[in-house]
Amino acid sequence: METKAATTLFESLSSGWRLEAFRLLVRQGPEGMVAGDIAAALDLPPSGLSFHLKALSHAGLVTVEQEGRFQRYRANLSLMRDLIAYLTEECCAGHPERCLDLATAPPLAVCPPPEKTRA
Amino acid sequence: METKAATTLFESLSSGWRLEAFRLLVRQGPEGMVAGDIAAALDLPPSGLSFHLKALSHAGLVTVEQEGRFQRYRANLSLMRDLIAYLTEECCAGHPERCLDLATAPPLAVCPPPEKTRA
DNA sequence: AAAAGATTTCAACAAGGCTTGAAATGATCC
DNA sequence: GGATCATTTCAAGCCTTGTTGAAATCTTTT
Repeated sequence: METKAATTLFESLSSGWRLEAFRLLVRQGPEGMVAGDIAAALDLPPSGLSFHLKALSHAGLVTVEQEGRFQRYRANLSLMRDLIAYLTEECCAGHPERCLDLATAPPLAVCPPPEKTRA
Repeated sequence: METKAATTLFESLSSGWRLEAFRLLVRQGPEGMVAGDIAAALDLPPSGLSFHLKALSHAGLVTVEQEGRFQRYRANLSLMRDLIAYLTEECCAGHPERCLDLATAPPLAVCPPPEKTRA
């Protein structure tokens, strides 16, 4: 991922409405959610929601699919994974030992704790 | 990390100058860099750099330490780790199987493959 | 084809961010 | 103390973003 793409993603997530909408879609999983329901859940006027969803979809963080007269939105988890990868790389560039600190930290401790690299 | 804090961090990283400055500081490691050198490296007028560094330090992504008549800036990697943790959690909320995809992806594959997901 | 529903687009305005250069601050050196 | 250097602050102007409500678009229903 290039720097430009990263800033676009960060910009997308820098709005409270957009971050909330994305989190909501992540929680909904593959089922996604139609625009009206998102607007209701967020208590945001439809035109306002549309504005923010457009930004998210332009950045690629959400996908849209027409479903009858509804628009179904889904979170694009693979792009989010790419973003996490980018951040992880930026965090330890030239300093591998920092990566290890990262790997042993709680949030990423989905794998058993290494025996040696205790910080 | 709360949503509000996350949006502040995303906003900090949504500017090309700020993301570049942060990446530069990450690459510099614990040594950090003084303001003048950052400005020179980024080819950005001093007052402009100061504006962006202020945003980064306000968000907590960088720290400042006075050193003689210089200001030495350093990247705050632990906050970045927290941000990565936040994103990772948001990505798999209610969908643990997505977390595993995440954990086995290249950037996070610093630890041996899990046999059973520990909480 | 008309009506009703879901969503987007548009225009207008308010508000905040970015850039630039000059002035101010704070620290060192002589 | 005065000069010099590094950096920040300030103000002005510009540009972009966010909000709102009304109108437009597109789809289904009857």
